[in-house]
Amino acid sequence: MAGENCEISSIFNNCITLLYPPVQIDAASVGAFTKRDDDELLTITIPGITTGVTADLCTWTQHLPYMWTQQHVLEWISYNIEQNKWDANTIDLTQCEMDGQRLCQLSREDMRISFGGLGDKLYDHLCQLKDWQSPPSANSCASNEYELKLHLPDEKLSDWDLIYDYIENDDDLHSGVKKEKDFVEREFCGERTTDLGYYSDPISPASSESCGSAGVFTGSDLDMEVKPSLVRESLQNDDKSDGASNKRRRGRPRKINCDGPNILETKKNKHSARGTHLWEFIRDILLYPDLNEGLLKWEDRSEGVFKFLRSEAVAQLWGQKKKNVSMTYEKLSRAMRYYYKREILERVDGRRLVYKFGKNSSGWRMGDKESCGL
DNA sequence: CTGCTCTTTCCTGATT
DNA sequence: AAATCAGGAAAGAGCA
Repeated sequence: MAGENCEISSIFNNCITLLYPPVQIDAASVGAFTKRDDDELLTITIPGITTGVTADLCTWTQHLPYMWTQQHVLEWISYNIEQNKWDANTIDLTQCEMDGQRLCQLSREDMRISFGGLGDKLYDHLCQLKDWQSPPSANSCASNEYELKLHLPDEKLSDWDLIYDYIENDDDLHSGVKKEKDFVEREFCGERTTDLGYYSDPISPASSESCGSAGVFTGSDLDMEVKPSLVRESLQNDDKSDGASNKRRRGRPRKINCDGPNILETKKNKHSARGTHLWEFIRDILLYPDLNEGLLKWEDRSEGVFKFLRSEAVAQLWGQKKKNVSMTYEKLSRAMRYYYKREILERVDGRRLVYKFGKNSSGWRMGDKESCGL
């Protein structure tokens, strides 16, 4: 029973992670939860929370600042910290605990007091956002209920009844949420031990909006449908239009320069030396089962054998990290195959979507110094 | 600026 | 038939 609940807890709490600050939910406070048989979406409605946006798909880029939740505000501040290369340790996180309405009431001076030197930049950016963003759609802020939408990996679809029982009856839910809250606080308060930037990075608006691309991602948007093919199509059309040849040249095409009067355009991020390699990215997903969301699984942990469960979703997440909406599993797998030569990965013959860490990889073994498996 | 590494993109052909 | 694998080729991007 404990194992069963543990598994459900792990699934359920994935969605709680999306909230910051995490809300305390117990069975009594869950107003309604609905199951839709036609897909794997569980919607939990929690009454009494003032803002009415869905937790999974919305990011601050999709709403006017007035409409932001606390999570949006935090993501926006994180984004500005990153873009301005600001030392996050100088920011008092308690000052970030406000929704968009409150944020918009702050004067420049208030911002300076709350955020120090970053305050001016935050204030300027906020002013620009207020002027530039188009109003959100009418239904995006319709109620005073907070909706959590939880996507389940395919193989968990049969667990609906268990989830119902768990939410309704299990006293451990509260402690499960507490555990998740601790985790979120650890992640957001700078105590993280491993770079998991691809989970918390708010997507650069420059990479999505200014290029007219297909979607806005957040770390929680793994299931969001995106259409990279549209982007690729348009890029290819551009290629064709200026050249004599109809056939695309081999090799990687030059990156389109997204010039234009876009206030969200930002400087290119400098890659940190560590944590940005594909194999480390894959490893870290495997090491954090709470964040894995059914993307990958260990086939044989001791041997370092793992399998892609949702190959395209992993590719999208990798693309999100690299600010590349056209990433596909096909391209990702090519990069993976290059690791064979360097013995970072070993071939696993005859098994699709299965890879094995090689002797030049590290950090995935139990007890490895770099491994911080939960 | 150069050279290197690590991808990224495209491609052809094979295998599942 | 479609998805995946395999690996060559070429080029982008970041870094020392």
